[in-house]
Amino acid sequence: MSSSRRATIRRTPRAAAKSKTHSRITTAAGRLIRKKGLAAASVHEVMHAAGLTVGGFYAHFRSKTAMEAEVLSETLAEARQEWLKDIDHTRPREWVAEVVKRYLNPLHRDRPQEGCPLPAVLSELARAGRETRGAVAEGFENYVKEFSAFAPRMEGVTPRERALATLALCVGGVAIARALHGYPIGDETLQACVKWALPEREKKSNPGKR
Amino acid sequence: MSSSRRATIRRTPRAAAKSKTHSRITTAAGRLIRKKGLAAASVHEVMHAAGLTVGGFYAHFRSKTAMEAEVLSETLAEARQEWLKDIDHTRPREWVAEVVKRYLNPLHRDRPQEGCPLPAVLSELARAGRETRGAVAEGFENYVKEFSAFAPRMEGVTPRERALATLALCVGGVAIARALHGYPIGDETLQACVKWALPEREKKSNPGKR
DNA sequence: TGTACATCAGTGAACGCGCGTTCACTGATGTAC
DNA sequence: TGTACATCAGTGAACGCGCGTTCACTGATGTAC
Repeated sequence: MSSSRRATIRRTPRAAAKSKTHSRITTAAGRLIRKKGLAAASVHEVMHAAGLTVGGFYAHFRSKTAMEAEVLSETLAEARQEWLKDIDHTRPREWVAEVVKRYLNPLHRDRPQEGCPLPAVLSELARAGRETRGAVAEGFENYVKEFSAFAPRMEGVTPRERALATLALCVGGVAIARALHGYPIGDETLQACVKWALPEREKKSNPGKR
Repeated sequence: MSSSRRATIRRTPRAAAKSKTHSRITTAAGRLIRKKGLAAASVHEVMHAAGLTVGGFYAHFRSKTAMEAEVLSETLAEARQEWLKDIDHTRPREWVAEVVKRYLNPLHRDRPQEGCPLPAVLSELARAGRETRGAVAEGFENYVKEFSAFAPRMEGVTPRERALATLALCVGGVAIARALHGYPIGDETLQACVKWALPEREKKSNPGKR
């Protein structure tokens, strides 16, 4: 009894090694899921990408679904950090312009495996289970909170409303741009979304032609 | 020779029956694809839903992929007609408000099988082939053309830009609302998107508080 | 410290299953004379 | 108009394949004394 208690408190080398393996799996899964979607990222392929064989998977996850939820939660948090880092908070108008341009970007479109997981799995989520959807709801809420904390104030729209709408626009824009990649209308969509996300553009730069 | 020519010119009862069967299949497939996505709508299930057995499928389509392209093209056109019908074109501001509210609607969110196919298959399209993506590019272009023809003019944004951004916002908003259905933030997103799609709201009704 | 036993992370073959596609067939419809 | 043959829409069993999951195993690490 006393020995088993000690074992659970003190982190053994073996447990540390397992935890390293665990994050090797979630990292590989994160990239595959964002590249191929939830359904197409198979357990076999994920484990192979992590340098392991398939049988070991269930020492780390209850099921494929449980892994998906964990990975989405993780990649949402990582992508949010990466997305919003190193932008000057003190100038809200420039902040939101930079944020929107980073997301609605050809580079983000072309590298799904390193970006936000939402455009990559969006339509699969509607059919996903409670666990997966819950993880996404939480991750999305965190996006919204951070965005609405720093976005510039506007008349007639609350910061939270602006955050929700801007995120929907960003996610939809990137997803459509990926679907229509190779057609000019895909690039057009990306650019039009940036413009539409930044109504402040008027009041400063262009004196309004036409 | 002369008889075979006659046969191809005159539409025989048999050919008419086959064509009826064909649209029974595409109708069933359209509903299943919008409900479950491209991958999950299996040939077996589609044929069963059309009251047929699986073997006959390949008398109607070269492959499952070919069927997907045809069905997406068809459902995009149908959904566009349904979406935009019976709205007064002569008052652009009210027209766009009605269009946006119809799309970003809880009813549309809750009945994917009868609505626009884009939110239902969006993230699968990025991984789809030339044929499927081409059908979607064309269908999306038709949405954009019709929208930009009737939308109210704005300073600093072309009608086409407005159409592209508004459609991305609508598609993204419905897809997120479906993903987060059951969480309050899903409904919030739907409402915030309507507001963001209608910047004219200011200039008429609310005199702007705060 | 040294030895004997217990644990458990990871292996890889095997399972049952549903997938897209093929194919020999059936029987109603169409054609030739 | 009536008969004999051809066509072909639709049937349903079968194919090879990859899926998620299970399980007996191996061998390095951890524990007890």
